[in-house]
Amino acid sequence: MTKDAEDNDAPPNQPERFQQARAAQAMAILEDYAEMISDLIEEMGEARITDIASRMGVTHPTATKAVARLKREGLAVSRPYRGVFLTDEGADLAERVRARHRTVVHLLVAVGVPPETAEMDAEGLEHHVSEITLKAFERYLDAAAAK
Amino acid sequence: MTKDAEDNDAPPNQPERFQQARAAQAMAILEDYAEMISDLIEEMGEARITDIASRMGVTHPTATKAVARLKREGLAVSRPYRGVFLTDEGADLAERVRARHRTVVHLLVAVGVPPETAEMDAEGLEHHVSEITLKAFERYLDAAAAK
DNA sequence: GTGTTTTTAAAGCCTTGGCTACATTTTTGT
DNA sequence: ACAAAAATGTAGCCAAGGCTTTAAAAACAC
Ligand SMILES: [Mn+2]
Ligand SMILES: [Mn+2]
Ligand SMILES: [Mn+2]
Ligand SMILES: [Mn+2]
Repeated sequence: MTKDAEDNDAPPNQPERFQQARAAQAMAILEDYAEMISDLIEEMGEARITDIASRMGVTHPTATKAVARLKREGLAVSRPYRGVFLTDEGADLAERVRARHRTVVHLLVAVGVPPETAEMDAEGLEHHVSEITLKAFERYLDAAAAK
Repeated sequence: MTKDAEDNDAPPNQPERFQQARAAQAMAILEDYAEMISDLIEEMGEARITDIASRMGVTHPTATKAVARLKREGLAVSRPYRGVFLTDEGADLAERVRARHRTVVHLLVAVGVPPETAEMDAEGLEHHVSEITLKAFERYLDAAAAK
């Protein structure tokens, strides 16, 4: 236990953690909207601004702005006064997000979180689960299923 | 299976999930800065703007603004050109955040996430772990420790 | 003690993601 | 067909959280 070692308790990679958390946050809204639009299209054949806004708990101009950003990023398409649809890339993202969301909920329940709480928390948590962590969750759930 | 029933598969509490996730996000930065300031005070006796900025991975004007918000919210105090300190309320928050962060890391590791990844992901995840979920994590870890 | 370096402050710009208020278009009911 | 209602668009406001640039203060070296 040298002086070097004991001084070394301020990890130099700390900034990276925060930068990564901020990057994840920047994706979060895109991900939630993509998933939501996908849900709506599946349930009702199209995703209308009003329904998107209502389910996201925001006003319709806010939903409009989010959709504009999705379009700008190449994830969605729409024409004035018509519904919103996902590009292939957008649909792909939605599918990954949906699967990850489910896995997070399952893991939470598996470690003893009540289902409704798991569903609530997962909405925020999901965006910060890395690929590596997601894979670990899947392995854990598989192992638990195999009892 | 009436028309009414088949229409009814969109849970009405969905907006709440997103609203809660947004609320959690609004707290996230405050929490991280409080914890960081607490760390710095413990390690070096005071928290200087330069050090805060460097560890958070932001420029110093950004750190200054964050500290201004902490002060506005009654979590920190400081005078020009002097270090930043936490109020009782701020120190309290920092302590809870630190404990929660540790618990999240431990749980991730317990389900098979590599420690470094756990540390990275926890920085974002922690802010979306509700009290109920946190308690569930603690129970799970206790049970696992008792083997 | 003076000069240089480091730290902090201050001003101003940008994007995101909320909102309200108002205008326009589409849909619906009769 | 047309009036009323609903949906969508548009403009403009705000706060948060990034940034750069410039100025002032403090700390340090000599
Ligand atoms: Mn979400
Ligand atoms: Mn989700
Ligand atoms: Mn954090
Ligand atoms: Mn943390």
